[in-house]
Amino acid sequence: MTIPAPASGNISADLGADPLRIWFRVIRLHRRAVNTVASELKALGLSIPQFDLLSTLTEREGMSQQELAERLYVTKGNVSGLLDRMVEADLVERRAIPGDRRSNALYLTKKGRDLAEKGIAAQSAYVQRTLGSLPSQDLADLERIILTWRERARIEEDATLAKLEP
Amino acid sequence: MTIPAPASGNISADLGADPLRIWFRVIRLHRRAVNTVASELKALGLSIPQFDLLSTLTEREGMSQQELAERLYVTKGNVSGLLDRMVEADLVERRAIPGDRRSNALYLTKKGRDLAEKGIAAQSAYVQRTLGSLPSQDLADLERIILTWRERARIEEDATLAKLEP
DNA sequence: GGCCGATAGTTTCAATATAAACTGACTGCC
DNA sequence: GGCAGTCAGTTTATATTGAAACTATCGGCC
Repeated sequence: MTIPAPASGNISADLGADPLRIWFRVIRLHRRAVNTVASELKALGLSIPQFDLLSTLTEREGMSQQELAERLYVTKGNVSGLLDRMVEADLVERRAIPGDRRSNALYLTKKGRDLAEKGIAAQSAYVQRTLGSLPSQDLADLERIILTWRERARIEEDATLAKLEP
Repeated sequence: MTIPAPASGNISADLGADPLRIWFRVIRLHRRAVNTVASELKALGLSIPQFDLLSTLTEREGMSQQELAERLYVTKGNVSGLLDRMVEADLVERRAIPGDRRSNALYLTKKGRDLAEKGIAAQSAYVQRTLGSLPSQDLADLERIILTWRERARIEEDATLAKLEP
């Protein structure tokens, strides 16, 4: 083990684990990684929102705009406008549903599917070159810590929503 | 030590450390945390970009719009419009610099400083309640892994930029 | 003194985003 | 059958963002 043990009885502040500093590190790393992936996607002619939409549809075509909005964590108005541009660019199709004239079933065009696959490959390759080069023990630790963190974040999210939207 | 040792000789795929799965977990956790903080800031009347601008100015007032743009990783045109609205809302002041009529020195108003402090306190409290509740050993491990990850991300960023902007 | 390149900021255009109002269609219930 | 409430999607208004063109100013150099 190469992890230095912090002094258990510390006189000054514990410099080894300031949560706020780590939070900022995560924020900056996220921004760095997203920007790098975005510039690769841009070379394919895709923006991040467009890629997110395409890759979500790749998992299961035929979903409604409402469901897509929920999966992407954006508003349905946002999806409506985003889809307008992507239909115009011949990446996605809005198909009518026989039983329900309110909703659309969304399908990828061939062009959309091809671009989605290239984008997914680019993203996977980037992640493999960066996160994938870490020791497997670190990856296992990271995932475990992230999952613990997520639990706390879920609790706080519920508490915040309950307080702000009573 | 509570870290379970993974089997060293595995027959099937190593399900314990798929980098792409961990990457998606980080993306979703980041979105979750940012959204929660954003909803608390919104209760103060601040958006995320506005809060970022205010908290950056809190660290050192008097900087130029150009420097602010670099610190926030946004374009100077972006800062220009964002500042227009925040000056209008009486959160920030553009002051002339005696020696240079090109640039402005940016200062917080009292209202801006008060709001910034409340926002910073809200963010710190959120991070303490979530990330701060993890065992200190996990925090130390997390920071070490993040720093390693960052190194790989930096290398890839440089390579990507060199390839796309020759 | 005056020109050239660099610098600071603004403006413009298009994309992305939320929130909220609105339209049309479906569903349950009486 | 018909109305109330819900649901899917669009529209509108505003904010945020990048990219690129534009304006004004500064600095150095001849």
